[in-house]
Amino acid sequence: MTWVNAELAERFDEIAALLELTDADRHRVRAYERAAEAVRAASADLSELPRAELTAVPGVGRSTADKIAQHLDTGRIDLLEELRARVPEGVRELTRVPGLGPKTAMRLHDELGVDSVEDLRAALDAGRVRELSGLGTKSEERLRAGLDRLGAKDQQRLPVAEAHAVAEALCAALAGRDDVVEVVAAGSLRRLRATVGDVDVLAASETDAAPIHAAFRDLDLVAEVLVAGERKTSVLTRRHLQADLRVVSPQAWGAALVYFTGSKAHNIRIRERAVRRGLTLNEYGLARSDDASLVASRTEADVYAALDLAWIPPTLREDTGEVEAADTTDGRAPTLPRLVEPADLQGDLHGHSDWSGDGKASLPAMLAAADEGGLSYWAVTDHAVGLPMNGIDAEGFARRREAIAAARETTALAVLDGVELNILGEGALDFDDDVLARFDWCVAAIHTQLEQDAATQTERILQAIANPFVNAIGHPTGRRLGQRPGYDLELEAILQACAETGTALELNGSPSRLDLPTDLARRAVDAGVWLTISTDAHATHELANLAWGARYAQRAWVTPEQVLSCQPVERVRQVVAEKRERLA
DNA sequence: GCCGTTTTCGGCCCGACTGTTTTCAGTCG
Repeated sequence: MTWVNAELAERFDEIAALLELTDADRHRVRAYERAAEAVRAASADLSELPRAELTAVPGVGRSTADKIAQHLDTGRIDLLEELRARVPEGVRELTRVPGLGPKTAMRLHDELGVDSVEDLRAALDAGRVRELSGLGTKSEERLRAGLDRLGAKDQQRLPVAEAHAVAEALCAALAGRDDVVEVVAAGSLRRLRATVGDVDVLAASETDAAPIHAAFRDLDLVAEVLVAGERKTSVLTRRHLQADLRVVSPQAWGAALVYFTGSKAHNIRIRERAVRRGLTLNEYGLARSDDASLVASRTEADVYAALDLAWIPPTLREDTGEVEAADTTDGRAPTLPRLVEPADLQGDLHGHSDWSGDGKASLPAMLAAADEGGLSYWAVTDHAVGLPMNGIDAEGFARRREAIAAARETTALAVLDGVELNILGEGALDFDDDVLARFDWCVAAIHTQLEQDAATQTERILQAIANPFVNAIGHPTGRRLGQRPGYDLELEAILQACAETGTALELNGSPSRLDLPTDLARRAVDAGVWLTISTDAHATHELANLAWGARYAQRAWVTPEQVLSCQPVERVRQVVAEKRERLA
């Protein structure tokens, strides 16, 4: 069983997409999109919520509630089945072509019988597309280019750290110019989504924007110019990542930053709020609707304040409750969380040394780097023997224990004698309990047999959680960003077991993982489960992963109180001891 | 289809760019 909210959200997204193709009222389409977002973000399991309370979810009305009930009862939604029957599968496929939207896709189907991407290519080759009214040779070229990009690398989202590197280079190139007073990367990069589809660069200039756009188009990093306007430029970088540039006056900086940071859902939400206050919000400012006089624009905080909102951290801007929490109407106190910051982390509870095969640095080197990074404790969790090639056996860990004792003499850090255990096929671990009992801290993680179904993976993890010496589940979903999705888990059962036993879930800060995903992390802390934010560092420079992990955790509304590695080492030892006492 | 300091109807975020449109529709973000 997968998380029913996610399943319902997919159904509503599909309904919205199909409705758009059938030329339904756009507000009705938008209503289903909002319902999908609302259902996806809901922290309560909708199958357990009393039916009468479904409409209490903002964005879910009577009609949507009925469809949720129908899905839960019968596994199908009549409207969706009806729409699927009306819209050929091939037409939906066409809308994945960049630059080809629902209107044109339907016309291609109705007027030319185009029913698939292959059909479209054939129709283009035969010169039939340009015969349609309103479509000419330029449209033909655009569709051909779209077909070439379909499925190409630039259609995929990049892990945020890779996109960050591209953005840094683009920003640096503009920051050196005399006519640029400010430049940042906004968009999903600033919101720290785990993967990024394009880089949104915002620059401020007192003078003419044209030379800045021209310079942007001419950068060495740019492979192709997609859009070249007076106010907006879009390019494809050599890294196969799209990048957009907007240039505004410093006067408009705050409004533009809000607009360009998004998310789209957040922007729509606050623009609606503006309308209800007789105001209009766009990227140039917040203005009165009647006489267009400017109310706020220079800083983000100005814009939010004029909407009776506290400034909202970018990592929360997903329309999942942040606008309500920021409300200051009538002197109300905002209830935004005090989000975890990198500086809140006191220790790192998952890292490697060259004692195990894939570690790149010695234990003293890792400890020195952790110390320099401002931490007060570090758990060295080298791989155990079950991981072929890499792991250490019990005798090896005994020898390492001597090395740890020696290292403790030379560092101010508290060093935890740790291990990263392998959760084996049936949920067994590498060592018996008498060996495990000698460690200060045990992370258990799945590294093999990633293809099993949700029930099997869940059972393996539950077995590990039930062990009195397992203190955290490492990279819980096993996802590798840009490479493979995580395995399905029955998270409710895992959260319940973690809460009952005092076992933490790791938020792995490696930019290739960022695992737990946001929605799972938010449900974990809501369920009262400890989170650890860890580096999984295999080299000294990877201790910087703590910052990625902490900032990513903000997206799940995580506060320092909910993170075990934000507590002093004494508290960590206490949590370890309590679980042993409870389960031994 | 949802929603309400215009609350059971009549609205619904806003703008840039492109192409073929002589005044705007489609697409995107």
